[in-house]
Amino acid sequence: MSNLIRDAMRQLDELLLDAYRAASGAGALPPDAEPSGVLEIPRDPSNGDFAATHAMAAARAMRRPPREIAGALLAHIKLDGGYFATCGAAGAGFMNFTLSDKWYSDVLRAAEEDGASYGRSDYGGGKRVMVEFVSANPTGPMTIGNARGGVLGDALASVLEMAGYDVRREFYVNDAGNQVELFGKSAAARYMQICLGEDAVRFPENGYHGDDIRELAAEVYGREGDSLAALPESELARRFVEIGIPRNIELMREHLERYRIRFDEWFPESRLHASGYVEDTIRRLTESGLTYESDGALWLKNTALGADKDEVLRRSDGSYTYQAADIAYHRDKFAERGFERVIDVLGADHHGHTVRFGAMMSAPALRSALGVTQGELEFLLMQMVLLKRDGEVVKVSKRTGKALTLNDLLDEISVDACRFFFNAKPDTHLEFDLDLAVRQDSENPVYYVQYAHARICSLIDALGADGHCVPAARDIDAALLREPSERELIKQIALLPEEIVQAARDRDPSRINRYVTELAARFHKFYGACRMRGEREDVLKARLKLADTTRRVVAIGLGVIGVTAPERM
RNA sequence: GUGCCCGUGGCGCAGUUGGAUAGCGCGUCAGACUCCGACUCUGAAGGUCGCAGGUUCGAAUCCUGUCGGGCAUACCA
Repeated sequence: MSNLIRDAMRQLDELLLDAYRAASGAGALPPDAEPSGVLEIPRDPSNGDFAATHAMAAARAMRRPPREIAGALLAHIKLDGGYFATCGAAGAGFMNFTLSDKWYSDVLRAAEEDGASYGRSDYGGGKRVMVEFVSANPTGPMTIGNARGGVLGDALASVLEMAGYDVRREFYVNDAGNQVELFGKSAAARYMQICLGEDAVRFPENGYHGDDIRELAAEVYGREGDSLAALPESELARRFVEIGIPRNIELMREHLERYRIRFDEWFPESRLHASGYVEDTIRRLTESGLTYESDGALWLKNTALGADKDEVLRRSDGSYTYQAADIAYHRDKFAERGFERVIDVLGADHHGHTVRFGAMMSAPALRSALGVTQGELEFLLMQMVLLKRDGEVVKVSKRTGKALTLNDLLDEISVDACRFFFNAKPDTHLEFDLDLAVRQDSENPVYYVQYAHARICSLIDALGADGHCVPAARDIDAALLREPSERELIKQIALLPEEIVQAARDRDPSRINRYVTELAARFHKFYGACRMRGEREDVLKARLKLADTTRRVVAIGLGVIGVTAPERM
């Protein structure tokens, strides 16, 4: 549970405060003007390991030039024995600090002590969070878009767990409603086409054209012949729903398992309908005066709740809309199951919905009508995946049946590459170049990171054969690790807990991709610059410890995003 | 029309509670293996951060306007 970056910053804050007190006590700076500022890690290492902006920020209040303030503070700062070795004023008034041997040593010790839980923290304070993601319609196979949502949701959940949240992963199964009906009708039509001929049966408008529907119909025909053809159309469609939907759900489960995603809960929409929970929810809204009837339908007074337009809850034919079920579903998340935070991962094409729905779910009137007393809803929107084939963008559509499915994709490229590749920043379009991705030996950056891990493993084996074991952190002298490449590597190792916290805070698990890539890069650089075999025993030991620590941190980082860390490649 | 998201070297992207000379990968060019894995490393070229104003010690980052692209605006989910 250690975080040496934060520890160093905390210490630096105190040092600066003490320095100010000493300086103002000595009359070098005005009293009652305690400076505050930002502590940051400078981009350029020649500006030190940490920089403070306090002097610039205090310039106005103190009516002194920033450099003079910095000089006064630094003249009174006491660094001895702590995490900082040197300090100096630079630029417009920055105060720059370099880290001490003790800090570097403590990083390696902390990583060792924390073991497999290095990187974890209690930032989230055990708050109960649900991440709902994928939630693909069970009307067909999952698409590339689901592949992206799956990775993002799963990695986000992992990041939140590492950051100390109590996390549940949930898949909302839309096994009710119009799309499911359309699925049944589509399959029924395919079946009848087999019985009576393609041209004799009209295919439903907006029906599902996918091959999986034809296969389902053919399979049923193979088993039952045309014995079902006499059934009324609606009954036949219902039969296909009963057969096809559970099967599709099972397939999704299998494919997601293959993708290394497991949900704590598969929550069926149909349960909300069957238990009367939707009905009860809508009744509460009506009793609270939040609805009205028009044209035979029941409408939610959505505009009164902060949205841009009203919405239908119950259609004129008596059936409930998706909105109605979704309100009930989220009422269940907050009021019945007590989640303090719910994050829905959705495609950006749902953003119109999220704006309205988010406004509704935070509206006091609606919350009190539903008995929701706590909990906040947020959305993680991800932009579309653009498939590129032969340099051309191909649009994905479940309707036309021309989508490349998640499972197809996994037949062609490794789960590791897939997960790494899709874990990109959610708010930009992702270009997925199929021609590149289908190559097993592609230049995907995941190999770069995994290679670092494998390389360290064989390095440790090789040195082990020479009788060198990885030493304990207390048995090495970290002061021997003073090459720039060594220090840059240790600093990157120290950054993991902070990266996890930031990824959790920003709901951006793609930070971890960048983190492990940078970690691997720094290792490769270290590896090129520093040798072990043939070096002095104590130097060899220190470097071996550094390499082994790197290995473990690479594995932890890759683990967070669901990518394996192979010992050999 | 209205709302949301995105415009950063040839391509793909980091960098947003405002910080120092705007970074990285791919590609291009030039180098490095009798060596703990060359699936690696080193160096170079390449930018008025879409454009125009504004805010201030300081702006890729904040504000306003504008242009370009995407998405959404169903008794679909």
